[in-house]
Amino acid sequence: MSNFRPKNRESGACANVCFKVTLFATYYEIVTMNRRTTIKDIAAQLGVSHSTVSRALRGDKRISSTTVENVRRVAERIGYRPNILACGLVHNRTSLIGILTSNVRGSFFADVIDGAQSVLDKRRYSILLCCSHKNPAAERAHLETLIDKQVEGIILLPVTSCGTNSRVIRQAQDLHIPIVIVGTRKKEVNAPMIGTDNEQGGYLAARHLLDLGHRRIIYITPSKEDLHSERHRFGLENAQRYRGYLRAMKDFGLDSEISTIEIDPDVQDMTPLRDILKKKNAPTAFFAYSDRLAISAMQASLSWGYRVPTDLSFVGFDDIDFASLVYPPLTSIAQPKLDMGRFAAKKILNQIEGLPEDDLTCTPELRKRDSSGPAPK
Amino acid sequence: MSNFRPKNRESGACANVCFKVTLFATYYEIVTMNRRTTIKDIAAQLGVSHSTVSRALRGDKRISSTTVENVRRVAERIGYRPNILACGLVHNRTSLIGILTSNVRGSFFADVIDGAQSVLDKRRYSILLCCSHKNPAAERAHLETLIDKQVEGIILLPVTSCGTNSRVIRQAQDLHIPIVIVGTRKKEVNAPMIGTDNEQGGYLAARHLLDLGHRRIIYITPSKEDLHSERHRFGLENAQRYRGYLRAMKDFGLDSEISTIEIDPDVQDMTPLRDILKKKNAPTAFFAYSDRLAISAMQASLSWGYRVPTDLSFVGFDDIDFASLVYPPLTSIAQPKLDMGRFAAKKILNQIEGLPEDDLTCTPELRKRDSSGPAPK
DNA sequence: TAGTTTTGTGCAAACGTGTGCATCGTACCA
DNA sequence: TGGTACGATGCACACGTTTGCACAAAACTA
Repeated sequence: MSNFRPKNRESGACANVCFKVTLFATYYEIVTMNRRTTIKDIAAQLGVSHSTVSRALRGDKRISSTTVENVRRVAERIGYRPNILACGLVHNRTSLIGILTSNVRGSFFADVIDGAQSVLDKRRYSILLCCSHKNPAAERAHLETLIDKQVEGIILLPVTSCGTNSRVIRQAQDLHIPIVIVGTRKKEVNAPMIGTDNEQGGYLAARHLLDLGHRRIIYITPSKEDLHSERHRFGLENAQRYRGYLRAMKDFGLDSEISTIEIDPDVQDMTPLRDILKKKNAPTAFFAYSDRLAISAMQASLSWGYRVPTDLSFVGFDDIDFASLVYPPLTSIAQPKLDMGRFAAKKILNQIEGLPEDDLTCTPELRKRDSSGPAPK
Repeated sequence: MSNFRPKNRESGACANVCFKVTLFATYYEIVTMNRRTTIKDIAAQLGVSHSTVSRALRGDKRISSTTVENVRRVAERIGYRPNILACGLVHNRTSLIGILTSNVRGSFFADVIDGAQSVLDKRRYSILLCCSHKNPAAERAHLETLIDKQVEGIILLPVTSCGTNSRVIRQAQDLHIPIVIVGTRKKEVNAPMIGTDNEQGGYLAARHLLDLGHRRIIYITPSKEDLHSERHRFGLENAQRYRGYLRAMKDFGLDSEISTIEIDPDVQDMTPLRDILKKKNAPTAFFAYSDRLAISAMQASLSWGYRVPTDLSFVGFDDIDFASLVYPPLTSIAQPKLDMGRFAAKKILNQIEGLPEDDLTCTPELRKRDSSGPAPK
C-alpha cells in the first residue's frame, strides 16, 4: 500500500492533479477513515505544502485561484474540518461563552439562554452551561472549570452566592475574561449588569391592586430575612420588589396596612396564608415575589373555597409560561427576558472586543389577567 | 528590566533556588500579569526544562521529589493553570459533551441536563448546549457545530426532526463521536436510546381512570396527524401513549368509546374541548399527551364551571413541577427524568471508553393527585 | 540582457503541552 | 579502574494550525 503514498514535491498540470486527487482520495478514504483529516492530508494529495493549504482555505489572496480551487475540492471530498484546538492554540481562542446559573429550571433561565444563544450563534460562539444549584462551593468549582476551559466570557445568571465567590470572579477578570451579570449584582462584584427595575415592578404591581380599590394588600416573600438583612437567599430582587410595594402603599397613605407573609417555595407550607385569611380585616389582595409563589397561594386559596378574583386578587412576578395557563390566568409583572439574554450576549461580545460596558436596567411591564379584579365591598 | 530574565541552566542549592523563586516571581508577576502563565514560566524560574515541569506536574515518578515540590510551589505562586487547548491538541480531547435539544424550556429538559451534569462533573466533562427550536436546519447547523467543536459525545434530547438529519448524525458516528438519544429514536438513526415506556405510561393513565369507574375517556392529542401517520410533530411518544390508552380501553371492551380531541399547545384553542363537553354522553375524563395540555384543558373546564374532579377527571403526562402546584393538583405519569439524564451521561462515557451500549427503557409511574376522582353517577 | 517587481510557494517557528529517547552524573560492584 | 545500573533531567519532536520571511519563477521595465 505504501507505494500509494504521495510524494511531496510532485506538482503538475491541472488534469494531472485531478487524476491524482481521485487516486489518492481512494487511498486516503481507506487510511484516514478513523481520524479527522487535516490540512496535511490535503497538502499531500495536491503535492503542495500545508501552509499553502492553510492560506488557500483562509482565502489568502496571494494563493493562485487554481490552487485555491483544488484545495477546496479536495477538502470537500475528504470531509476536512479544521481542528479547532489547533486554531485555538494559535489564536488563543475557544469560541466558548460560559453560562453559570443556580438552577436550570424555570422560564427566566430558559429565555435568557435562548436570547443569548440567538446572538452568540451568529458569531459562532457556543455555550458552556453550568448549574450550581445555589451551592456556593459548586458555584466556585464551576467558575474555576470555566476559567480552566478558557471560556472567552461568562454570563452569570441569578447566582445567589456570588458575593462569597467574588475572589474567583476577580480571578477571571484578572485573566481578562469579561463577565456580565443578569439579574442583580452583589456589591462585592464589579461587573456590568443587566437587570430589571424590580422596585418599579413592585410599585406597578401594588399600584395596580390599589387602583382596583384594594387596601389590605399583603406581600408574599419567600424569606422574611431577605427584606431587611444583608444576606439574601433570593438575591436583592426580593428586597427591591418589596420596596416598590412599600412605596406604592405609602403613596396611598397606607403605612399601617403594610404587611408580609413568608412562604418558602421549596417547602410550600401554606399555614401563614391560611392564618392571615382567617383574621378579621383579612387582606383582599396579594402580591407575590414570584409567579410560582403567587400560583401556589392562589391555588391554595381556591382549594379553601375562596373565589379569585371575586374574593381575592393575586399578582405575581416574572410572567412565566404557566401564568397564563392556570385558572384563573395570573396577572404578573413581566421582564423582557429574551432581550435580557440578547443584551447579555452582546455585552460579552463587546467586552471581548475591548469596548467598555456598563449597566442596563430594563423596564418591567404589567400583564393584566383575570387573577386580579376590583376589591370586594 | 531584561537583566531580571532568568537564565536557563542556572540551577543551584535549594536555598538559592528559593531565593530566585521569590525574585523572579516578582518579575513574573509584573511581566505575565496579562497572560496565562505556562509551564515555561515555571521552568524558567526554576532553571529546569519545561519537560521536567510537565512531568513533575503530571506526577511522573522519575522526577525527584524536591523538584516536584519546587514546581508545585512555583505553579501555585504564579497561579499556573494548564492550557486545555494544548493538552487537548496532544491527546485529542476536549472534555466536552454536546447536548442538543429542541427547546430549553420545560422540566423534562432541565431534569435531564441536571442528571447528566451530575455525572459529567465528576469526570471533568463540561456541557456544550444547543437549542434548535424544532427547526431542522438549525438542528443540523448545531450538530455540525458540535462536531466542529470536537465534542467527545452528543446527547440528543427529544429532537423531532432528527430523522431528516440522519446524515449529519452518521457523519458524527463516522468520526467515532458517541451519541445517545433521550426520548424516542427515529428508525433512521442508529444510536443507543434511553426512553420511557410510553405505551405503558398511556396504559397506566387510562387504566387509572377506568379503575375509578370512568368509561367515556378522551385522549387529548397535540396533533391528530401524529397518531397514525409517519410524520410526528411531537415525536413517536404521542402515538405510543395513545396506543397504551387504546390497549386499556380495549381491555375493558370499550372500543366504541375510543375518541380523541386535538388541542395545539401553541395555539391553545379550546373549542374542541368545549364542543365535546356539550354533547350528550359527554366524556367524564381526559388523558392528555402532556401535563401542559392537561392543565390548560383542566383550567378551561374550571372556567366554564365544571368541577374537578367531581364532574371531570384529568390525567397528564410528565409530572412537571407545576403539576402539583395547580389547583387541583394534577394526576400525572412520571418518568425518572433525573435518572434518564444520569444514564444518558453514563452511556456516553462508556461509549467513549469503547464499551458497547444498547437501549434502556425506563418504567413510568402514576402520581395520583386530586385532579382525578371517581366517575360521576 | 540585466535589473526590478510581482506572484505564488515553501520553510520554519510559534502556540503550550506531552513523551520517547539520549544523556549526564552518581553510586555500586567486581 | 573499568563496567554496569540507575536516577534525574534535557533534547527534540509531535499534535494541527497560522504566519513572517525567504525564495524561486515569471512578468515586467529600462
